[in-house]
Amino acid sequence: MPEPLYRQLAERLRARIDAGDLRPGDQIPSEAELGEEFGVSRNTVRLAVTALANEGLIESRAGRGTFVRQRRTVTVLHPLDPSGVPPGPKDAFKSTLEREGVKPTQENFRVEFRRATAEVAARLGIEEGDRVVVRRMDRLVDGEPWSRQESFYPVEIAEGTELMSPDDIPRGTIRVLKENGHAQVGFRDEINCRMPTRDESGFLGSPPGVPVLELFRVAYSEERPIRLTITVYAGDSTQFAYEVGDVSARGETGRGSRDREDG
Amino acid sequence: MPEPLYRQLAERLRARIDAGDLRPGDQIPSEAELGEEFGVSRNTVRLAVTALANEGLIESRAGRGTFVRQRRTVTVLHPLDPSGVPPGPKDAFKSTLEREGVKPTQENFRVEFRRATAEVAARLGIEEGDRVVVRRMDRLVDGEPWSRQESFYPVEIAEGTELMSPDDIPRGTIRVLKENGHAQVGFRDEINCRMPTRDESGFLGSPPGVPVLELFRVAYSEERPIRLTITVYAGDSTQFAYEVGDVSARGETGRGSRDREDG
DNA sequence: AAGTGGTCTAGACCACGGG
DNA sequence: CCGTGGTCTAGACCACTTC
Repeated sequence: MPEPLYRQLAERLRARIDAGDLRPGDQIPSEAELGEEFGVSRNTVRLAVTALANEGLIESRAGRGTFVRQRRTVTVLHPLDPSGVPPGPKDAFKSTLEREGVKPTQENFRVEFRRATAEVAARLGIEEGDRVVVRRMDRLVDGEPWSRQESFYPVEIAEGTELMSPDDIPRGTIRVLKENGHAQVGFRDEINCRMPTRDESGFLGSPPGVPVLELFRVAYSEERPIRLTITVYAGDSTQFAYEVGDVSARGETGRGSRDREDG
Repeated sequence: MPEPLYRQLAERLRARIDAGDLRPGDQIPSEAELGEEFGVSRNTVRLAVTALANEGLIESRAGRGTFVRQRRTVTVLHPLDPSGVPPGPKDAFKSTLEREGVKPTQENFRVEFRRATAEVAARLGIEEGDRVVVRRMDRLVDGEPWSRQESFYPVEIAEGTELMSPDDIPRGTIRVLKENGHAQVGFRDEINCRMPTRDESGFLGSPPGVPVLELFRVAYSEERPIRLTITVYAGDSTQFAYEVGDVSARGETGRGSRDREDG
């Protein structure tokens, strides 16, 4: 048997988008129109549209229509400095992203107490159920939701410090830890990829079919784990990078030259 | 309005799985049975089942039934040695995974010439359309498909070397490069996350809703980029890790103690 | 032969968004 | 108000797997 109708339709739509016939931000024909144009039922059209939405290629907005998604990829180059202290006066988030030429902002700071889940406890070297301090915030680039971060601290480390204030700490939390006798000497990153929860999908503004990149970073002092940071990024607009050793042969920055055409 | 029916159904099914009522490998009730049990049409059941399949929680096999997926996560700890030469006599893939306690195998080795795409050319510092040598293979852990790798070499580097042979090179390709005067002194990793193509989804044996983790690694000698390796991993059974600086406070290996219960 | 999921139709009603 | 996508029904035929 040949390809099913809904996949043929999906491929035709994909071709129109790839060819630039439909451009990012454009509205695609309504489901009724597509059904008529291809001589299939609306349900079949929906199978095709859903498939493309699940790849993050298009996005439906109830009551309005279906549009070609525009995605810009931001590369996060994770510096390999074991101390984690950023070079300038700003925190790592701002210094990393400003180098990428985008405008980073943070909002919705919150600080709360929680019980450590097994996942958190294992990484912080504490017992499941122990109390932990959680700092969380949302991060935007150029005004659009981009990632959501939660940092877990053992109570003894965070209590009584600036870390308890539900506000931005412009110089960065790593400096605060250091000032309080918990200098970071190393860290371990774990990177996962999964489908978003409904919460995440809502916040990130990505259609439910777009995966998320999840970064677990455990920071260590010489004595103990001092922090676990879990950050969830929109998968289709984020890329991580690590540079090891001598990469001077890489030449120009490269990645920045994607399609900046402004002045 | 309350939650739509298909989402209620999806949540009930998810609850059964989370509770251990339905265990990995188990077959879930057929679509007809679920429709009768919940008093909804088969199409509505399919919406629920599709949603869970898109999260990688269950998997449908035509003609047979729908089953709870079993997933095991393999952690790839990327060593930060700039030379890339693995410690033992084996290549990096085998030495990394054997440390994880699983059995790595490789198959379907192929070597071919191709024209560099823009993506490849930019990373190798060559011109789009230049000829490149591509070595590719499939990788399995414990006999199950796990990742597919393609390595791109500028022709001048690969031609006339052992790299042209479509076979495993047990001591690792990095050693071969070094023997031919292209010692690696650094590398850059770029990590993406996206939905699989149909090919990939087929090979990896993951339902089409499970994302893939994609690793671009560019290796550099002192003079130039010598290789680009693109590896695509099943997203729901792979995790990357990087350890920087002193992480001795991490204590025991941790990650290995998941649920090994053999003796 | 019987049961499964895969595909497809032709309807229906709804909430939402914009003129 | 009307067009949009979101949800839902009640059928149908098919290919494939298992017995």
